[in-house]
Amino acid sequence: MKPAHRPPVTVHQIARHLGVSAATVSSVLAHRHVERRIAPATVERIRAAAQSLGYIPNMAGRRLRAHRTATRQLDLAILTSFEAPLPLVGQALHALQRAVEVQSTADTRYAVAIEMFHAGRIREKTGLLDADRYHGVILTNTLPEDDRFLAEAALPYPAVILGRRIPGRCCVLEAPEFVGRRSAEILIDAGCRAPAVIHGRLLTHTTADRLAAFRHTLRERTGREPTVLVSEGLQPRQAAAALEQHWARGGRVDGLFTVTDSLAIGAYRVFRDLGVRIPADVAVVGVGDHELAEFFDPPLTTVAGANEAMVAEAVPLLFRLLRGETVPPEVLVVPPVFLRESTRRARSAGDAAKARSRRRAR
Amino acid sequence: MKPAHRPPVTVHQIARHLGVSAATVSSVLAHRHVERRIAPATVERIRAAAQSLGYIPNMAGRRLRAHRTATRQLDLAILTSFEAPLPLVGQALHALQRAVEVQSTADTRYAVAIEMFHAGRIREKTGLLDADRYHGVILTNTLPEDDRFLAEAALPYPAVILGRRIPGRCCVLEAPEFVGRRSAEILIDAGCRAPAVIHGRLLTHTTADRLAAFRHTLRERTGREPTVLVSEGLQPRQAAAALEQHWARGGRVDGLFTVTDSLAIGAYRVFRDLGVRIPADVAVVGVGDHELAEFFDPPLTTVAGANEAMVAEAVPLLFRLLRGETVPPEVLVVPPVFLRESTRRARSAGDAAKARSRRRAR
DNA sequence: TGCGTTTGCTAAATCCATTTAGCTTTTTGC
DNA sequence: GCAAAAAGCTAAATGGATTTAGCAAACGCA
Repeated sequence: MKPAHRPPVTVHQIARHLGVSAATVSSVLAHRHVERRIAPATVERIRAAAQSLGYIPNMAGRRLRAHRTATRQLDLAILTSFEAPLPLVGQALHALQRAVEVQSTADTRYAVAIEMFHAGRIREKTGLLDADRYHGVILTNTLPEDDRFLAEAALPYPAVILGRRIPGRCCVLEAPEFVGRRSAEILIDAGCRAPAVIHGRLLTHTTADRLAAFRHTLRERTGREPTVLVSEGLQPRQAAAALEQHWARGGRVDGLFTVTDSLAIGAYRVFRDLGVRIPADVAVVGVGDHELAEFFDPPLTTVAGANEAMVAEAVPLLFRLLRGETVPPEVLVVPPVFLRESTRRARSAGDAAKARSRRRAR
Repeated sequence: MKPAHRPPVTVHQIARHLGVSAATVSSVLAHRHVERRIAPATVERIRAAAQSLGYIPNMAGRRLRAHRTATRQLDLAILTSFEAPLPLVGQALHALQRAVEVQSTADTRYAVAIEMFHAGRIREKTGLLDADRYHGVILTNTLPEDDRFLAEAALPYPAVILGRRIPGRCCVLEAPEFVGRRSAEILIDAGCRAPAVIHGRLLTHTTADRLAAFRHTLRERTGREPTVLVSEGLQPRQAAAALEQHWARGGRVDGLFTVTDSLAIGAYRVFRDLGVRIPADVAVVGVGDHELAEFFDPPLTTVAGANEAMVAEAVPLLFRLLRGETVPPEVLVVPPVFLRESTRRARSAGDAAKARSRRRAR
């Protein structure tokens, strides 16, 4: 029905088609026909024609004309992958919205859009290199392949990159090696002899760093290699499947580092079902400041992915870029560490119960 | 630094300021100065002037001119409140993005924006009634006050309303009374004698309906009134505070219905800390298809808020509206019910253990 | 010197919708 | 029956950026 591969219908075309003027058509389609005193019959004809010709207003044209109030609009965007966990995007979105709310004035308004691409295929995203879309973007959840593309492609707008390092761009990063190292240390301190790490099949810059640092620290301090479990994706059930499989093959672990928070959730369920007690039998360290980590049973120790902190850095950086200021090419964020019960040296169920009553007494 | 209350700077102004033509300025600012053979000195002067005058490109102008390829762009938006839980927004966003990806063709592209307002104060949102922003929106997480405003205000674009009923608008709703009724029934069936319900201080159309139906069903079937606990907000910790307070005052319950999923999470922790066993001592019914509900300990029974299903209905409706088709004024979605262990009639810890091993054996 | 080329820039058209001022024609009032 | 008012519409200007065609000056080469 909608004419494909045909140039868009404009008010002028409708006007010509009906033998009226574009002004009349515009008046009707902008719901101004009452004060412009357009005859009801004409209104009807125009509406019908617009519908049958498949008229779609061109917002650029409208905006251009309508903005007589000297308002400038800044279009911002968050670029992220479909495959990324939504909470992270939500966090970035929320932080950006709050900033935008503060920055908005009578003569400057903002719009925040979200653009999604498929992980690893950002190059296929159409319009990415168009200069006519955004004043600035926050870009995150890319895979190394995307990063390579972005390093070459010249994005025609200011951008702040979250969690990746892209030459020539303003990047906000987790302090390298920190998360993997601290996680390893926490498990070592908890007395783990046979630690494991679980990660999703797709490794980002960040998760690869965590994995490497974890291995490296473990090797350095204990001379051992961790068991490496690979989950198909980042969903809890996929992590659960990987862990169950390991157990079914007779594998055992007494410590687990999950490079992503959602993986820990799946692990919790498996351990519960297997009757493996946390932290008595296995200590668990998660990553990411999942809002529910402290509500897990037992509360999950997290070396928090620095998402919140990174976003807090990134948003002001974006505004500085918009103002044309120069910004540091790289900002490192040291993630906070939340030590909770899941790694507390509790060698028996009794200890766990004690910890519980201690908490209650607080 | 940035001139306030002054009309936006245009390429023409920069041109006049420097005594060159607008074409030259445009060439430089659009990074076309190489193929246009602009002298390096001129390029520098223009760049400096743009920076010092605080030039911000007008994307509407750019877009209007640049789109020679007969591409039409449809701008969509999700309108939601700052106070709404992010996962819900994320869900809607994801669904819309997926649809947009499918619908995109060579000559039609989409942009998805998010606009946030403060719950109850949508009327203060600037630009809401401008016709020059969006081709269509999905609107959700409004409070009754917002709904009243929206019923009168004529939004100048097609809109699909999620979870509220606004006269004259296409609304996608949870089947009325269903959630409250089923939740009450589940608790009654689980043998609860002293059920409670917990809700946030701010009641939306949906949560008010759930609360009312719950009360009504309970009264009808058992002749009793539920204990009503009010949480300051929807955060788990706020729910926990309300529940702890109730307990501290000597209040007791053996069944709990939380009108929102996040509230259940807080309740779980309180019960755990108090040594109150789920479901042996208290049955819990949550609402909302929180992705982690099945990973709780014990897995949480949910009369799932129909978010996912509602979004699945809403997105196609929005596209139909965009095409100018007529749509039903109201689509009712019956939420799915997930019966899990948190309401299983297990009168002792032994039963719970049995249930656990049953699940393991699966 | 003369012709062709390169360099560096400009004028004007264009994208689409909206609005303002104004022009006919019809209706109303007396 | 005539002036004034209303109805119904149009022409043209406008908004900001980009691109096309083309002009003028400087340069290269024979």
